[in-house]
Amino acid sequence: MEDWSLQAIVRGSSGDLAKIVDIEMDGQDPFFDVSPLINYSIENCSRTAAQNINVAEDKPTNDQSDQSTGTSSVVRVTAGYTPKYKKRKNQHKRVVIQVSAEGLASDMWAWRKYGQKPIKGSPYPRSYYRCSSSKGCLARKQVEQSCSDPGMFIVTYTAEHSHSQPTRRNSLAGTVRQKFPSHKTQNTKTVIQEKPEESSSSGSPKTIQHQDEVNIVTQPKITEENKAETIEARVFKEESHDDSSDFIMPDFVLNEDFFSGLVDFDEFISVPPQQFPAVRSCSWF
DNA sequence: CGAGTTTGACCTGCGC
DNA sequence: GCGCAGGTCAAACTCG
Repeated sequence: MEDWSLQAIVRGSSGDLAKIVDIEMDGQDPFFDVSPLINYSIENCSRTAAQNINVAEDKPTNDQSDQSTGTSSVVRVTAGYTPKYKKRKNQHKRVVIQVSAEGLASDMWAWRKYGQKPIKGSPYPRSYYRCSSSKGCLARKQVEQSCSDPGMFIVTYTAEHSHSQPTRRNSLAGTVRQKFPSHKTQNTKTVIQEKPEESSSSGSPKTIQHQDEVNIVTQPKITEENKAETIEARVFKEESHDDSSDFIMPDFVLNEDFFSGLVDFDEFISVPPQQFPAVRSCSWF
C-alpha cells in the first residue's frame, strides 16, 4: 500500500478564506479518521460555513486545476497517494495550515514562544511555540509568514494537546498585530495556492491513475434558538474507477457533538468518527 | 513577580 | 565524517 494524502480547498460562504489541505496518512489501511481534517477546516475557516464537501481520491500528481473551480461555500477534499519522501524520525502528526492573521487570532490554545529561526529561502523567520496551558503537553506550533502572500501565515501544528482546551484565549493575535502593524486583521482576502509542483523529471506529464470522487453535500438546518445547528452531510460516490473499487467512503452524518468545543462559528459541520486509518500528517497550502 | 519574548548556543537529522 | 539546516534550550530581558 502506498502512502496517502488528503487535499482540500476550503472556501467560506462569504468567500473570505480559502485553503488547500494536504493530509498524509500511513499507508497500511485505506481508511482513516477524517474528523481532524474537518475539524481543522472549520476551526480555521473563521466564521464562514463550509456547506459542500467534495472528497476525491486519486494518485500522486493529481491535477489541481479543477479545485479552483469551486464556488463559494465549498469545501473540497481530495484524498490520494503521494510519493514517498523521507521524514525525520519520531515525527508527530503535523498539520500545516495557511491562515490570515484573523485565523491566527482564532486559535484558542495558549502558546509560549520558545524560539525563532531564519529559514533558508524565506525572507521571514519561523517562530516556534509550545503549548503553555499544561506542563508536559507536547503540542507545538510553528508560525511563519507566507513568502507569496505576506498577509498570510503558514502555521504548523505538531503533536497533540494532552489536555482540554483552555477557556482563555492566548495573546497571539495581539502579538501578530504588534509585529505586523500594517497587516490587516479583518476582511482577509481569498487565497488559493496551488500545491508546489512535485519535483519530477522535467517535462514529464502528470498521470492521474484514477479519480474516485465522493461528494459530501451538507444541508444546514438553521435554527434561531441555537447556532450550533446540525449540518447533515450525505456522501455519495460520484465517480469510481477500477483500482479504487475497494475504497468506499461510508456515509457520514454531521452532528454538533463533534464540534462541541468549537466557538465563534456561524455554522457547524461535524463528522462522526469513522474507522479510517490514522492520519500521519496534515498539511494545508 | 510571574509569564512571555528575544536571541545566541547547542542539538540532531539528513544529504553528500 | 562533515556540513548544513531546522528545531530546541536557556539565560537575559520585557511587560503587565
